[in-house]
Amino acid sequence: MPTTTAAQRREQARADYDAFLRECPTNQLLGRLSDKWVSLVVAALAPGPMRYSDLGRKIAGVSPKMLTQTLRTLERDGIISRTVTPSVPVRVDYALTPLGTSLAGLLTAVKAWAETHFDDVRAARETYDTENPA
Amino acid sequence: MPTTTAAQRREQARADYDAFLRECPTNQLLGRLSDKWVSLVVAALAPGPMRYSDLGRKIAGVSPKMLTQTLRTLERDGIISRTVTPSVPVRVDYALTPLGTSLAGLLTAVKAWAETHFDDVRAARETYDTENPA
DNA sequence: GAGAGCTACTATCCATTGGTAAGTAATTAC
DNA sequence: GTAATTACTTACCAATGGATAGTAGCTCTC
Repeated sequence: MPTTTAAQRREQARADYDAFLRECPTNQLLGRLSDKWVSLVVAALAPGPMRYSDLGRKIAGVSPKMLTQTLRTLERDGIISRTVTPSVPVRVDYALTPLGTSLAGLLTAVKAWAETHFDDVRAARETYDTENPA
Repeated sequence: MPTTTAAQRREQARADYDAFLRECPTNQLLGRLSDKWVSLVVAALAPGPMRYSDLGRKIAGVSPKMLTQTLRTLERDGIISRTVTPSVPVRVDYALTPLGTSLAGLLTAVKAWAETHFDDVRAARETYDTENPA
């Protein structure tokens, strides 16, 4: 066994994991899905199609910029569809694709977890803050 | 019915939804869970406990700053536990709590979705980019 | 026909966040 | 005394995200 310095070993480990990262698209896609607005938009569309301004009103706190940005990337990823009706004024409907529907099931499960376990989390926070005063 | 300007109505709608946001803790917690590093850390800990540096090596691309930050908030939220062994050098183990384990099941499901559907997403992206040239 | 209003966005500016890289503490090994 | 270990901080800077205002195209009202 040849002697390797710690620096060499660290560099080797880094190279291995960088390669792993490049070859494994899961992390990238998971990072994409792990977005605040993505989960909210998908959850909002789960019951049925919605218009742009309805989404903006339903998802409290989203800016038009982020709403448009999120909708565009979700459309590009084939998770939602965008339908323009050239009436006056223009009407744009967004809906989940079959792919998006399969994802929505999981994300609403996470949402449901957040709902049922929020009290546990809040209790944990209070305990933590009591034990670790600022 | 008194006349209301559009500005007034917009302000009213904003106030309503801000109130809704404040009363509904789900959105806040969901936003917390919808974090790139949160899902990666929970997924990494799902098989079993891990040390700080092991997590840093397993999760490619995470900086010590973000790793510490993510671990702290997850500990505060009662999702992971932190155990310090005062050896030399110090050894710190992180593990999922029962609460964290219940969440891990959902997040690994999302991870599995990303794995199985990545080809669909990539195909959708190619189609989109062909139809919408820069 | 002038102004307000509707929808679905862009554009701009600025505060916050996140990444990079270097430093720290306490101790052992050489 | 120098290097190495682990588990972090800290400082700096680029990039992201949020608030706000503006735009286009048409209609409706007065």
